[in-house]
Amino acid sequence: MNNPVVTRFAPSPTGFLHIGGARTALFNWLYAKSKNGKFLLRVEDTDSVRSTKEATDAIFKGLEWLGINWDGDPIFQKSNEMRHQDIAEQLLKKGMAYRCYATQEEIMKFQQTAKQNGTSTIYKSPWRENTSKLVKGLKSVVRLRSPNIGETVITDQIKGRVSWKNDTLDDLVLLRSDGTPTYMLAVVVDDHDMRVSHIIRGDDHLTNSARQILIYKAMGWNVPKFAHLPLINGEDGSKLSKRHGAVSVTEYKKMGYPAIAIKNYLARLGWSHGDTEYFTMDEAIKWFSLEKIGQSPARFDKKKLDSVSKFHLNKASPNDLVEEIIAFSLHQRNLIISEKQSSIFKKSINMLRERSSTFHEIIENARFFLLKPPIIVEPTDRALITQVDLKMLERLTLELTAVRWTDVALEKLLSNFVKKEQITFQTVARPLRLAIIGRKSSPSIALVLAILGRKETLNRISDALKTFKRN
RNA sequence: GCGCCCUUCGUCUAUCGGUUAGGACGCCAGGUUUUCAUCCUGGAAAGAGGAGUUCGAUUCUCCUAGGGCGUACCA
Repeated sequence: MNNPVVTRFAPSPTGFLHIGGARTALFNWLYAKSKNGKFLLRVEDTDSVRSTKEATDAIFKGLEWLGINWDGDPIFQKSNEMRHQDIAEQLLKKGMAYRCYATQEEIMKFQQTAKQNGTSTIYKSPWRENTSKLVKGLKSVVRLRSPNIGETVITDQIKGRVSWKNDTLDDLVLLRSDGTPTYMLAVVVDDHDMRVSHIIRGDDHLTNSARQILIYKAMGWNVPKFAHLPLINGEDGSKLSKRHGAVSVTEYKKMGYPAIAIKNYLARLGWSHGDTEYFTMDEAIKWFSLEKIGQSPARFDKKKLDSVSKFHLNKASPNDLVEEIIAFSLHQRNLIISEKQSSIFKKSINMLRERSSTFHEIIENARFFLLKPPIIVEPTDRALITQVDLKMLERLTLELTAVRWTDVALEKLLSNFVKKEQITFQTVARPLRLAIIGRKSSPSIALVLAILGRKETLNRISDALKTFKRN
């Protein structure tokens, strides 16, 4: 029988949830779900100087928003410190580790000369073979006595076989001179204690994995399976950073992307299921496998994200979508949408969403009924309403007063009006748009009128007539 | 410097030795149209370079080039 699958996401709480971190979390989650396993969360807070509560909260919130839910309570690495130290002691006793009294200056000097000579910069501590008893009064670190013959092999679930000659791997520090455990030790011990079966993390950890395997071996522990994800780069191919635009999940949330769009897009960056571009998380779980993850780094392409987002916006159930938008505008935009507006929203959601990639854009497109009069026309557009137009709008008003107020009837009224006036549709549509929504573009004008209602429409037109006549 | 990883259209990717190298985003052209969009149709666009293995390489191997990661008492 196979061991149960346990994966984990192990962020260090030194900032927001990075988009790359989110993808790592997503793949861990997807894999665990697809194997009916567990997905755990561990906060790597061993660096007490850089770790903050705010960052921890931000990461939790980010994952929650994405719907990447973890099993059990999050584990804080710091609270396992004693356990880590205990393991280091055991290693020391077994002779698999040793105390090194070299100073940082000595090590730096060694590395400098090694670089000059073009040889390996891996520090060979003289204390490795020094069997003399403890040197009292001198600070020491505990280093792993790693093998210097043979090789270390990872059968990576994504990359295949990767190997290192052991003499290219260093005697890594397990315990700092102040006695605190390093990341290298802590991850291994925690992953072992948490019974993590698959370590899925970024490619940047590939060498670390080899070094960490040495610790597993020294302890005689089972080595988990590894899968190293190719990294996400910016649009220019360089490392993804703030200068490429938004890199935190929270920023994407604020911009109004639905969580499913982010997940769909991120999953598609590196992973594929044939030609399928759009999918739900249930489908992704069903189809997911590590073998289908590619080897090469991907670039983050916001245009593609937009199209994925547009797809999901247009697929969502209208009522759910409206609910989400109302929540979004309240929390992210501090804009309260009234009962009345929300019922208009429900009626117009289809025409709004087909031209939008984000909640934010939907709201922008809905501004014609979200805005309170008076309607402001951009100064640069004011010249587009002429005195001739105003006369025409007055004649139109008369007809609008009498018509049955449905989109079909309004459509018909407008086309008859155009014929009667012997003008193009645009001649009437443009000033009418400007008058009632203050902009040159909008969804279909008859629909807009229908949704706005007769009273509101006539009020807005009459306001516009007053304003523009004065000028 | 040393170690390791990566390399198919502009971008994300499919292909598990034999294909006119497929799809999506974007782009271009045309159509629908009521503005902005949407939508529909069509188009341009790729195996980094060089050896080898093979009847046959995008696919397997090696070399080169380019890019990335690591090389901390950070994680």
